[in-house]
Amino acid sequence: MRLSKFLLATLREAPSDAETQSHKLMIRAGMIRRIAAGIYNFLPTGLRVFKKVENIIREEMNNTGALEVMMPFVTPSDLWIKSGRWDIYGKELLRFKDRADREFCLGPTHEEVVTDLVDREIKSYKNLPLTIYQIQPKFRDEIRPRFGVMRAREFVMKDAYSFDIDEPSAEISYQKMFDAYKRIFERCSLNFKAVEADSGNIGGSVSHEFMVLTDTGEDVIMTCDKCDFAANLKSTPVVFDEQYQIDRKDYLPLDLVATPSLVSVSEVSEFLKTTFRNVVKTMIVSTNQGFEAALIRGDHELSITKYKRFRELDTVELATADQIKKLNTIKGFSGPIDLDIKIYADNAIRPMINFVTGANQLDKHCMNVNFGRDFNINDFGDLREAQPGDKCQCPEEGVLTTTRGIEVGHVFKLGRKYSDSMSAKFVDKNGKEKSFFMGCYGIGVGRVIAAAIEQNNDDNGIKLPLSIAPFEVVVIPTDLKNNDVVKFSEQIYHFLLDSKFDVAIDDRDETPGVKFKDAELLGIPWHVVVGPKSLAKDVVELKNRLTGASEEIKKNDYTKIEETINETS
RNA sequence: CGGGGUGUAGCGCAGUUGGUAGCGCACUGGUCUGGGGGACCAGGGGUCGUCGGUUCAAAUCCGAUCACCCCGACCA
Repeated sequence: MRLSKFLLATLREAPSDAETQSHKLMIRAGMIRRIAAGIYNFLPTGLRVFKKVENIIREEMNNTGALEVMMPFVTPSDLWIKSGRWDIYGKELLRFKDRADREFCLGPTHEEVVTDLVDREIKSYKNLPLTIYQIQPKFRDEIRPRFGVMRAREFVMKDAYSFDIDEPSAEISYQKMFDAYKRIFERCSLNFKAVEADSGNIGGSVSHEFMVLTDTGEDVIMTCDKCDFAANLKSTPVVFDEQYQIDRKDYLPLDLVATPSLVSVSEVSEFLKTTFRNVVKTMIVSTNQGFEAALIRGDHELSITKYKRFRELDTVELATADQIKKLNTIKGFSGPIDLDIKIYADNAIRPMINFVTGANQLDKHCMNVNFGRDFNINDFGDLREAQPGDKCQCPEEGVLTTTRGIEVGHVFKLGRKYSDSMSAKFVDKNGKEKSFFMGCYGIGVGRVIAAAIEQNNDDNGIKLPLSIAPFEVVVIPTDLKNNDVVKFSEQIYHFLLDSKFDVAIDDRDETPGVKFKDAELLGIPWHVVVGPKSLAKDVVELKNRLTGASEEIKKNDYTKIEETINETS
């Protein structure tokens, strides 16, 4: 590629609203441009990187025997009604009607479509197992898109779906995908970790997230210092020590106290001269089965994810101030006493005695509250988020610590959730109808790019590995008025082209400084610099963007350039 | 959706008693320059987010509206 004919679109300054390094650099390098919130154009430079990542994914998917298809971006409501997700998916699903008033949505994921597809085409166990995938846009109307293509509303995802006769067979399909994911992210030179995760809206039991480890990641990962346990904070189990004793005779009389305008646990505990740990928060949640209350110790946080799973609910969110008011209590002063809804408590509440709660009255709290005496708890469970310092569940009793990560891939063992609800069946060996055992597997293509850049950059810009860089090597003539420089640059350029490198020549009429800056900003791993000074010494310069190393090579020794790149990359 | 903030040239920004809109980078033409975003000369580009109001006069004051960004619940 001749850069004089290319749309480089590099910027010296990033837009002020870009936050993360990857977002700023992708804009500065001319890879992406925003067109609406969470919706982006990919410019030529960005698309080059995109295609490379896409091809790596495609190759590894094909290697597992998965078959590529293309399913529609626009999907009809009836499939979603059939699976039951039309009602539970919420506002994230962008819905609209066609001219005949039929309802559609933009596909946020394709379990429904693919299940329908396979149900129509596959009738016999003889055609199983089968894994189908596509690389295609998705739309999720995110509440808050941010960080450029990291969390976009429209984004391209590789989504694969496996169909097996039973769980043991599905386990093999799952493992194949798991291994393919590792190879994909290794080929993109990402520093990543596979962690146990919650399966969220998609459903299913077992799931792993592939997290790229960076300080700016949106997800928090818990890891153990003694074993190889690693999980998303949201689904890290909290170990509850059953060894506790309460002398129920030590109950103190219930006491109603004034706590004017004191809402937070820290304010209340300080005012009442007690500790965070002696306060119980009453979190009112709105669920698909009505309102419920979750009791959490003052120094802990409620995990909505765990709550949803514990109660086996479809939707759980914190109630609004208005909703709370209708339950005859007040936001900030809610408490379990005389609260007319179901109450569930975190395990940490079990050993508590004479604690502090809200009084369901403005500016009032209750002291010396005790369950059993003052109110009843429907059930106890693991409802709180894990914290750094918590014990791991491993026998070695390791301690959990946090790191941050970006979720680039997610593999789910779905089971028969969709095949049952959509009655997608095949005929087994015994001539009996059975539902498919399914798995689903996603990779965010744009997010892989952003994560790679987030993990590989410096003051001069992006540093990409050869496998996903926009160009593998750029030839930089420093002086277009010097015939020798131009001649040698062209010769090297054509040699590298013939050697099947993805090579660019910066033949723009720009000063050397501009060319160096752009080559570095774009993250091109190899720069061949051809200038009068080096030619006078019969050499050209070969620079490596990743290591910063620079090497002089005899000007006619083209194969040495080829060898160095091939050996070092 | 709740809370906070911003809209002035492609990007980054200035523009406080209301008086016909400016700087740097980028862009166009030219001369020089040619190993780290070079210099000089000459240019082009704005309904000051939008609509309405106050005023002789509004980027500036008032109201509404839209868009975008940041902090909390989602997920590839």
